[in-house]
Amino acid sequence: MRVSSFHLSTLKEIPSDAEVISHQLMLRTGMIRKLTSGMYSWMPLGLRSLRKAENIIREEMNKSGALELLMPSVQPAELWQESGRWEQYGPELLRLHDRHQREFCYGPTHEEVITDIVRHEIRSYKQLPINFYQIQTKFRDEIRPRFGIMRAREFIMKDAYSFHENQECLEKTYQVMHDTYSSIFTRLGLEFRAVQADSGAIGGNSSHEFHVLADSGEDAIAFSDSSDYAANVELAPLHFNDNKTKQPLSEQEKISTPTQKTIEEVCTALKVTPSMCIKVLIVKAEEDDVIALALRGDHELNTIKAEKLEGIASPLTFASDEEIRSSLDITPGFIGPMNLNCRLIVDHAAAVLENFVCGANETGFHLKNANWDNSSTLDHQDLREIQEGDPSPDGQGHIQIKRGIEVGHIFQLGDKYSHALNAAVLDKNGKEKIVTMGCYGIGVSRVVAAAIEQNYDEHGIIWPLKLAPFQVSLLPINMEKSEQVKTFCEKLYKDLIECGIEVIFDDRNVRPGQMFADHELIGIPHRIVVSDRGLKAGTVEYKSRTDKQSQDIETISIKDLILKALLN
RNA sequence: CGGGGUGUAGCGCAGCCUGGUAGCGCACCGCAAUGGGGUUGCGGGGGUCGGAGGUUCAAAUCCUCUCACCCCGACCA
Repeated sequence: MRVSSFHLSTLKEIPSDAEVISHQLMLRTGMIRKLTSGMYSWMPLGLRSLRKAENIIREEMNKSGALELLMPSVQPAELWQESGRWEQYGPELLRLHDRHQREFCYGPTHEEVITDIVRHEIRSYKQLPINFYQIQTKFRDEIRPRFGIMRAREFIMKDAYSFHENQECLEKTYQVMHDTYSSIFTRLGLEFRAVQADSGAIGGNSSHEFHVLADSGEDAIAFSDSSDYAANVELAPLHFNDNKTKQPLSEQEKISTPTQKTIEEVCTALKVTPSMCIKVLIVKAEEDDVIALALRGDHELNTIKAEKLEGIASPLTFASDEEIRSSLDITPGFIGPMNLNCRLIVDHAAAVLENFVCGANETGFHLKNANWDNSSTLDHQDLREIQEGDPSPDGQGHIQIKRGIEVGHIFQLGDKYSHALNAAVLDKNGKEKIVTMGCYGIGVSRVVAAAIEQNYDEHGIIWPLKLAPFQVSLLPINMEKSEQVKTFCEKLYKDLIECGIEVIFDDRNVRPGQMFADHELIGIPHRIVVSDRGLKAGTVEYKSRTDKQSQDIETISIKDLILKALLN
């Protein structure tokens, strides 16, 4: 490709509404352009990378035995009513009408449609297992689209759905998809981890998310430092551990703390650490009531864990100051776990604390050296979020926390959809049997953004080789003036193309500095610079841009150049 | 949805408080010089100032309504 005819359109300045690095770089390189909130056009440069991601995913899916098909993006409401999701899905589902006022939605996912296909197509257990997939545009009307392509409303997804006679068969395919996803992200050149994920209300035995590791990731992942345990912090459990300090219990004191309301203020005033304090959070109960949650001062409540506990309103809602006053007759800031006039749930770690500091349930006072009256009768649960340094839930090693971008999610669905839509086959005995399903998604457009989040420097993108829009930049110095440079470049350009190398030839009449800056910004992994100076010596210049360390410029002979290009 | 913010040329912004008929940088077009890290000089083109209504002799600027976009949203006990 010649730059003169490629519409290379780079920006020197960062568009003001781009917060994250991938969004900034995708706009500055001209990979994408925004149409409206959460919706982007893929420009020719960006589309090249997007297609590369798609093709690798497609190849690996095909290798796994999955079959590609393509379903409509617009779906009739009837199917969604049948599965019950027309009511459940909420405003994230974009609903539309046709000219006859018939209801439709723009597909955010395709369980209903694929299950409808399968219930018509698949009649016998002999046709199972089968795994269908597609690569297609989805629309989810996110409350707050942000971060450009990372959390867009319209995006490209690879979604696969497998069908099985039984759970055992599902588990086999699930493992195949787990392996396939690992191959895909490895081939894409991304640093990733498969982590245990919330299997949620849908049920099923297992669910894994695939995360690309990047500091800007929206999810936090807990890793063990000495086993392969990895889980989203949202669900990493903490087990009860009765490791009391066995210190002698001290005499409880009531201390005046007229202005100290926060843990930080109380700690400063009483000269204690947050880990010696207990804080009490008041949340709404399912009934018209409140529930108190007690945690150590240095621990954070995990809302997902709390929501799952019986009696607590879902979604988790904190009581307002007024509600706390009216139901408990206590001023927020001085709440403690002792003698509370409501149900109390204590986190495991708080339940084993001794001689702790907490609110006195009396305005202006805290207790020091407080102790549970009878710790064995406490209702203690796993309430808190796992932290760096905590013991790993699998019992091996300690937890480290890294940030990740969720690019894939695999799921054992069970029979939720096949049951609702009555997708059944005849088994060996001629008996009708509801099929069991798995589903497997990859955010294709998000993969491209995540690759940038993981691979960039101050000059721009550093593409993994397999995602780069072009492999080689061919940059002539002063080609307008030098017939020799021009002739050489034109020939080299043709030769590289003949070798099957994707080369972008900067034939614009611009100064070298601008060429270097542009090609670094768009992240081309190999750069060849051709000048009179070098040609005189029979050499050209080569520089790679394949990792974050700055690479030395090499002077290489023209023969070696072609070899070098071919090797990559 | 609640809170905050911003809409002025393709992009980044100034002008608004104190009304007087729109400006800067990048990008774009032309000419020239330059020719190994977004070079320089000269000359250009492009904006009904998000929209509607109002106040006024006069509105980007003041008032009302509206639309769009962006940011934040238990972390306190």
